[in-house]
Amino acid sequence: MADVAARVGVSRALVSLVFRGAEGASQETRERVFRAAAECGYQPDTAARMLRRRRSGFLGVVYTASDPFHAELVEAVYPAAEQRGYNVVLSAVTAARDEREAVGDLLGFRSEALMVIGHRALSEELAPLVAGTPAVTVGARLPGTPFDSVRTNDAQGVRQAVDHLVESGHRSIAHIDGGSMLSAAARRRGYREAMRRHGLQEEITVLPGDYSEDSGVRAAHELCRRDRLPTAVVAGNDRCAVGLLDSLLRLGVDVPGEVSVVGYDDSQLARLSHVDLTTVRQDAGQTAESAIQALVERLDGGRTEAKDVVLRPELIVRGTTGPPRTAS
Amino acid sequence: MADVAARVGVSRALVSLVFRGAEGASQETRERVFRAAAECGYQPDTAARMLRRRRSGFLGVVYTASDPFHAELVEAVYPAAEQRGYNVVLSAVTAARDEREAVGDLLGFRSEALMVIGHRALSEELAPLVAGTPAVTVGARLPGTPFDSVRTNDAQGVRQAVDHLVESGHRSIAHIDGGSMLSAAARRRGYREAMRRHGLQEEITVLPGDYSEDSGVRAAHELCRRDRLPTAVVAGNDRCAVGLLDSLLRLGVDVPGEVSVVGYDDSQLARLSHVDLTTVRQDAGQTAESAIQALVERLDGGRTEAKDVVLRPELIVRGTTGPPRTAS
DNA sequence: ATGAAAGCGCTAACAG
DNA sequence: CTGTTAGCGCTTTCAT
Repeated sequence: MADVAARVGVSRALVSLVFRGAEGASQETRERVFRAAAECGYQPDTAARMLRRRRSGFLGVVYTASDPFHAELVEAVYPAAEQRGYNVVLSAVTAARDEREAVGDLLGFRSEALMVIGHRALSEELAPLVAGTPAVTVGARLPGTPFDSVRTNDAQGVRQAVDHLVESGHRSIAHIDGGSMLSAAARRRGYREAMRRHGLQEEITVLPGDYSEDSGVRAAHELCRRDRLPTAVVAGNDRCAVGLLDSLLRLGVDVPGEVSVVGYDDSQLARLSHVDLTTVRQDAGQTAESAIQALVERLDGGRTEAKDVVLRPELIVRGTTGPPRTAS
Repeated sequence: MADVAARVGVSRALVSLVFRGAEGASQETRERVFRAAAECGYQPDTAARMLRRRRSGFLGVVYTASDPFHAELVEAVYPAAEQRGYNVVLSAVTAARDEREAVGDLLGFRSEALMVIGHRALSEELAPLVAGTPAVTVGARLPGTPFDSVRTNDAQGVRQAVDHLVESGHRSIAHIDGGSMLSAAARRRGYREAMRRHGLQEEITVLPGDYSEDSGVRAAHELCRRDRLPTAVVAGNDRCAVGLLDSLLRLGVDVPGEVSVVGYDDSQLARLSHVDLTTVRQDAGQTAESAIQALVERLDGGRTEAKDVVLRPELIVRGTTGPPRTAS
């Protein structure tokens, strides 16, 4: 920086001023400064800047590298933060790097607030570490902590799926659940409630699953062994639905002619043209937006009470659902 | 930090010393310092530390958030860097954030070297920006730049696939290419060369594609319209292979009985239990390791000439390949 | 519109 | 083993 200042023949303070776009420099000086900076490859030092400013302007984001939905959130988080005058610092949780390390890094960077995506998010063990830093968990709420949370109403999502099927004329609707997986309970509950609300409690059928393709495959075989197939199946997630679809196809069951199938997540999988799966989407853009919003409200708006944002999922109707062959 | 020092009743220098694990503090002091730090939630300020040390210890990684293979690399990059005494800083390229911004951030953090994953990696336009910082591009080489590169030999990968099929007794082997997509040319070339080497130039059949499932679907229909099906197909990538598989299934063609199918990438898709696709893997772990290694060689080893690492892909044989029904 | 000087939180070199 | 001191690159008053 001293270098740039010398080149232009001004003080370092002026160069600083130009670089952060503050007032107090003539148009001409500005240009000369930028030109000189380009020439000697100068770029402001973020560390020095934040040290002096006593603010980092960073929003730390903890996410799981291998999770595609987390990637979608990361994608959406940048514009949301920039729009509010903050910068994003990423910290990945990997097989070899736990949440504690990821959060530690972010805190070392003096992130002003933390957005933690993922289900073991900010376990109690971590809470004291974060003390004093606003944080929001995405995907789950952590009762007993002072953190904000943003999540999607899974029960409602499944309800929408069931409603859609019932409206198409289905009555015999089964559910493959996610066992003890995160949010599987909520989805199962949504299914049960929706069936009851339509007076179909007699038709409730929950098959065991675990969100894997294999569980979809197993469910397909289980269903085919029975006297009669249900006319529709709501799978616990897309992966399970895809396994189910593939097996039905191999077993000669027409979809959606004989059986309609609904997934959950609207993952890449569901969008594949040959899969074309009807599914339930949690809006990554909206989720990221709400999470960043919550942090900024604490940072700039002075909010102190915890906040729990519950988002509405959206049913995406594609090609795997239709009226039952023998509409009642 | 002053706070911690006061609590323990020592100087700030001593606290610093304890925190970076340097010699010169008694075991007892160490413990007291750590305890006091935990009590008042102290954690060293990374920015201040690197400012003073005049080294950041950061290796900057630019990757595309939405690309699953990039995610695998990110996953592998952490241990590779830590093992060599460096820390990783991530910077994502997204729909709303280009490579220039991503690299700029990393440079602002004073990353000591850059690893850029992705195909438009470090375009000439970016090169001057990076001047002076060691950099490695992953997935492609940029001739005319001083950067190192790490990539996989795609032609060799396809060659392995063809060899495997020929060894199983196939002679009529078609290829669905990736059109103008990255590395499609190399894969196509590998196919042609391998066929020729086996004296099968008469059997060379290249169907147009573009790495999408749709192109696999189209290829399936195209093949079925012909007089006779090939006994094997090497798809340009896994997505294309999956589209192909699904269509063949719907058209009543048995895989691998009538037609064997090979993909490319060993993506999640290929590993799905019901897909179980024979494919070619580029080893993310090895790639990340080589890239980090290249950077550290420049940083600590004083290497200055550019280096181009070409990795060997690996054929993963799964369930979609087998001997042709009428082995010759 | 521009410059001088102080200091952010930390570490390194040296003195005790 | 422990304390003192200076200063990293930047921003921010406060003068000019």
